[in-house]
Order: sequence, then C-alpha cells, then structure tokens
Amino acid sequence: MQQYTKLTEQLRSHGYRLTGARVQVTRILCEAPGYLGAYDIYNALKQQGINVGVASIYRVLELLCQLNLVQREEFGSGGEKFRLSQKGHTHQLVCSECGVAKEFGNCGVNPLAKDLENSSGFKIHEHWLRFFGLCPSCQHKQPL
Amino acid sequence: MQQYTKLTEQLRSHGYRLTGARVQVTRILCEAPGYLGAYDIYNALKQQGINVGVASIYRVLELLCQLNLVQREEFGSGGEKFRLSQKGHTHQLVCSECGVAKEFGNCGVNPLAKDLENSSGFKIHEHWLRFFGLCPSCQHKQPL
DNA sequence: TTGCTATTGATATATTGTTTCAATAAGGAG
DNA sequence: CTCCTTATTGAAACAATATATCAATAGCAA
Repeated sequence: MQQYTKLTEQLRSHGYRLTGARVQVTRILCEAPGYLGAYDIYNALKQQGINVGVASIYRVLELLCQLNLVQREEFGSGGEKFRLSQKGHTHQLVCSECGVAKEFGNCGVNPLAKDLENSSGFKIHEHWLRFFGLCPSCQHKQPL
Repeated sequence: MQQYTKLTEQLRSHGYRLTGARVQVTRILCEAPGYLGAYDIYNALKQQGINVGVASIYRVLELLCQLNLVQREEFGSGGEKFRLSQKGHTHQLVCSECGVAKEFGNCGVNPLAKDLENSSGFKIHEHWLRFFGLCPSCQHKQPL
C-alpha cells in the first residue's frame, strides 16, 4: 500500500513521531473506500482488537487535515467525515447510505464561475459539485 | 408577515393541527435572517418566555422539511441548520473568509446528473454546487 | 362543551466532539 | 542497547446535538 507509506513518511518528514495511533488511523483511512467518521475509525480499530482513544483519533485526523493529507467533509447527519485527500477539486458522487464516494472528471461549470465573478464581485478560487444518491449496492439492500 | 401565514396554512391544509409548537417554531424561522440550529430556536423561544421542548422542535422541523417548507443544511461543525426554503436547490457562493453565502439561480447540471446515473448506476436525488471565494468586502481586508 | 386522538414536554439515552491530565512510548543522545 | 526528554497517548469528564418513549395535554370536529 504505497499510499499508506507516503502518508507515514509525510508525518515523519514534518517532525511528527510515528506513533501507534497515527499509524492505525492512517491505515484505516487508506483501506477505506470512502468517507469515515471518527467513530467509524474507532469501531473499525476496536473490531480488530486495537484500542485507540477517541480523542487521539480526532487529534490524528486534525493533524492529517492540517498537512492536507486528509479532507474533512460533512454531509447529512452524523457529524464530520474524513477521507484521504484526492487530486484536483471536488467533483463527487456520494452514496448517502454508505458514504462511498466516486470522483468524476470535468464538470463544465467554469463558464458559470466566470459569470458569477462578474456579477457578484467575488473572487472565486474553488468550487464543489457534489451529487448525492444511492450507490448500486445500497439500492439492493432491504430497507429496515 | 405573509410568509408566516402561508406556512401555517400549508400545515392546516395538509391536515396537521396548528399547535403551539408548530406556530412558534414557524414564527422564529420566519423572523430569522438565515440558518438556525434546533437549539438556536429553542433558546430564542426560551428568551421570549416560551417553552417548547427540544423534541418538539425537531419534530416540527422534520415536518416542515417533509413539506418542503424548510431546508436542512449543514456546514462547519455544530450540527444541522434550518431555514425557510428558498426557490430552487442549493447553489451558493460562499466567502471562505467570513462565511457569507449568496444563493444564485439555476446551474444547468441536470444533464450531467443524468449522464452520471447512467454511467455509475447511482440513483441521484440531490446535488450541491458551491463556489468558494473572497467576497468583495474581504478582498479589501488586510491579510493577517 | 365534549370526546377523540394527534401532539406535546419531560426524561432518558445515544451520538459526536473537546478538554484535561497523569502515564506512556517514540526516538535521539550517548 | 539503554537512558532521557518530551511529544503523544488513553481515560474520563464534560458539552452539544439528536432521538425514543410515554403519560399528559390541547386541537379541533361534532
């Protein structure tokens, strides 16, 4: 998992100790297909017999966010979600059930951005385009 | 405040009783300039000497959301925020410095949504388009 | 006014997030 | 490899937000 190695090296090279908590949280993030909440990570680790305090998980996530290695998001209820930083700006297709997120390519909103800059006086430097829905696998699950 | 009357009539015409809790929560929403959290409403009412249980506030908000009279959002930490429905779905121009948000009109991404449904198998039910930038006033402030 | 029942507030509980602090372990020095 | 410093940790207490339950209440139709 070269992604994982890259992250831990980033931590080291910024002078941070490579501790158990950091290693484990980073590993879970690398293994996850999409967004995870702090308590998702906590439970995943617990299930693997690894105990990392909730506070530490938040601390690691905060640190990884500061280093731009992880992105923090929130959508729907249930607090903030995290995942490995992706290249480029955010164009996502997010499953509102399981949190899986797929990126997609260009979106064609740049002309609109230009118009908005002119009409609003804002200096736009970023945009998100995000679709929410049910992924194929969640569509087939039984509703409880 | 005709907005307020419209909301209460909507409730009545859907067969819901016009109760104290519904009236008060609706009124606060009508008076507010922007987004409010459930506890913001709770405290606003308390300050006016009106007691409405937290549970009821959530119930009223849920109901108003179902009737599409209120929109639920979340940005930043601190849970969900609510405000009266605006026309159209969420297309915002957000100042990354001061948080001011301006809505803007239609965005033309629906064709893209269709394409994505076909190529991904997702069942899309919502989207966000959000631009981030510096609003005119923040452009003139000194950087710290 | 009365009676039915949708609706409520209180309460308990769950979930998410932050703070504090003594104990621990990472990793450089020797 | 061992010691030492101190960055980092986990536990626990706390705070804020959200939901479930249930007996009591208040809307509203008749």
